[in-house]
Amino acid sequence: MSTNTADSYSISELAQEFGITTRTIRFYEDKGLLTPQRRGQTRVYTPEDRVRLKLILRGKRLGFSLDESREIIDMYDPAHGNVEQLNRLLDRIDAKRQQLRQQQRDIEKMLAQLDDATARTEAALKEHSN
Amino acid sequence: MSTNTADSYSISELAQEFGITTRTIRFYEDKGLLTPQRRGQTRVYTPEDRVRLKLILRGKRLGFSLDESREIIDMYDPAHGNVEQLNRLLDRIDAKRQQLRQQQRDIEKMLAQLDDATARTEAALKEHSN
DNA sequence: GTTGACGTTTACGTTAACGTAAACTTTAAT
DNA sequence: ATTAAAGTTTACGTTAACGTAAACGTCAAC
Repeated sequence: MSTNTADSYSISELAQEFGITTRTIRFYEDKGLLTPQRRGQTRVYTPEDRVRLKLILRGKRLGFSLDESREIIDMYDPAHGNVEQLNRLLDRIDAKRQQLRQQQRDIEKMLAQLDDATARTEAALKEHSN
Repeated sequence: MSTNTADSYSISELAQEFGITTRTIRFYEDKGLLTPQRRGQTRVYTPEDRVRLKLILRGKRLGFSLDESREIIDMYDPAHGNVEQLNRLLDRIDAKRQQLRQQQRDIEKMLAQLDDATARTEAALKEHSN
């Protein structure tokens, strides 16, 4: 467990903090989403690893696949060389933006729908008090 | 195909309109999300069926499972009898609202991240013009 | 020195959401 | 009549994202 110096985490610390299993974290590593260091055989996670994990889980809440989350995370680091690649990156970023905007609209509509459902249900409840 | 009187649709009409396969539509029926009528052996979809399909796909874009989408769709119809059930329904509706609000926050953060990514990428591009 | 908590690898199992294909029927058009 | 297009059922296949279990190592504590 080691004293949490706040610049390294064990796998179970992260698992507990985010409410997931260690299996899940190792799975993400298998898929290349995390690449922790090793102290001997044991995985050691940096704050950057933790941030990546956070981003993965955020993507998950939005219904993204691990591949999509990986793509988004990689977008933040334009270490990709030539001009053409950078332009394609800009396009992919824009595409994701469009997708998120669509999701925003979908959420708005669904929230309105829920308001409607609440109203109807409360109406049904008032019926019962008669 | 039949003349589209706008009050009934064939399975392939719906498939084409929403960019999915007929297999998918039949699968949703298998899962109890759609219950079209039959003209002989052939499925005939009403505008209400079409709306349900639309809601399913909206849920899908938000990362919902079919079970979740079914739940949300069913929320709109409080045909459920007693007071206790109605109160539980109100709770479930509220829970969904919370979830959608969380998604809104996630989207905001991710959009900010994308803006950041765009800025960085454009900066990297300007580097190339030197 | 053994127990228990935590870590590791390897591997098979499971569920959701369809894809794909076969084998057949019905309807529309040539 | 014979295609061609669209429909049907049945059933096996596939992928993603883990769950579950076995079998083992390590190390601090009693």
